[in-house]
Amino acid sequence: MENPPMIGKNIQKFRANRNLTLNVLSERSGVSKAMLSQIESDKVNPTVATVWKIARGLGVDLQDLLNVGAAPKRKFIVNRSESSVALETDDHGVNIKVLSPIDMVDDLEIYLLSFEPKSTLPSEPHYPGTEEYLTVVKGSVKVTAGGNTTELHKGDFIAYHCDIEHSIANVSSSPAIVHMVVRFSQVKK
Amino acid sequence: MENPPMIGKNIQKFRANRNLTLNVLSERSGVSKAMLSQIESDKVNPTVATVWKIARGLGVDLQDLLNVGAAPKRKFIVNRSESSVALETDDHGVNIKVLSPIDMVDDLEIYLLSFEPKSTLPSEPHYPGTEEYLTVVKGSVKVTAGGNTTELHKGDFIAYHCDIEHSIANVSSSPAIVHMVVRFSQVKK
DNA sequence: TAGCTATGTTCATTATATTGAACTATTTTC
DNA sequence: GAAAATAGTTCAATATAATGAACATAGCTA
Repeated sequence: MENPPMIGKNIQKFRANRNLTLNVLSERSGVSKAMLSQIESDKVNPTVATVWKIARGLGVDLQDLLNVGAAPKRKFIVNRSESSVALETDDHGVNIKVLSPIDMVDDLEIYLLSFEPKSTLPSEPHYPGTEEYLTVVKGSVKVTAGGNTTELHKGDFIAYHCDIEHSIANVSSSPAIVHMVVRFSQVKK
Repeated sequence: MENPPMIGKNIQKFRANRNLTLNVLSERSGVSKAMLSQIESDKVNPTVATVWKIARGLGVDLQDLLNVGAAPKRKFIVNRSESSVALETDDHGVNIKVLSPIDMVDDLEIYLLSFEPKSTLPSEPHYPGTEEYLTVVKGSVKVTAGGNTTELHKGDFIAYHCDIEHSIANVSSSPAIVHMVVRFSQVKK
């Protein structure tokens, strides 16, 4: 988004889809009819509180009215197994393969982790609000995050906040593979 | 969210994480230092344009500053393999297992797909902007989305927009397993 | 046609978001 | 220690978001 969002047409579209009149939406939202008209024609820069009221009156989420410049470009990105590079192979015996291209999406990263027997992947706290979603593809691992610890086996899934110290460990004597999705609550620079 | 978002503390947190002063952020964003101070202490109801400028100055997305009540406190969700139910097992020979709890996050869903030999999973177009991220865990599949088609093998990864007709097919004579992440561009109702 | 109702738009006023400058508080430097 | 610099907070002035009422522009009804 290069310019401030022009949410006028967006709001108008939502209102049209619900067959609501300005008067009705005004009553439901608590925003004056005049204001609604001006906002829809992008004559004013509404307050977030006002837009929130409108979203409430429309029964949608605030985000829905603001995501105007959301990327409409279609994607078809293939990352072949043989072409994907190992990000790092640290001395802990853990191989990290980046599945998602760097700038594919700005708040989502997908990895495939290969754990050798008795290997551990410790992690520093990520950005606040960051979450990780793990799926055990092969073997079993022990996940620790903020005092909580559990052991996962093949096919198990776990979601946890990782803005605190956390680690993934393969305590067994056979290799393990884990699919990992990292979700940032905020866009990376 | 029951009340209009109080984005003050949120902005302050982002600024603190970057070690930015009010003056610096003021220069970067074009919003006066006084305004920034008042916004951070929730003394005013800023304009969306103003918040957008701040987001720009912080290098984050507008959504990131507004998702105040969106924080899901859950920190450690485990979904055991034996306890997770199969969402549907259609006659096409495809088993869909939901890995992510329904309301874990509002714009992310994670599945594990099991394809029997010669099975296909066709899909209707999802919401506009929806994307899918596939990782082939076992076997190989053929992915089609909006005219594009490619064949993926074990360890391959693909990202594509799925707000159009798309399908995943196992054309081989051996079973296949695919890890799927669905990302919605807008919050679901 | 005229009248009537319902739509969305503009007008004048009020409320308040936004600003630059002055102010206070805290840290740094000598 | 005081002076200087840098942090964030309030202040008075201005720009503008937000409002209710008047206005316009249709579509109906008879």
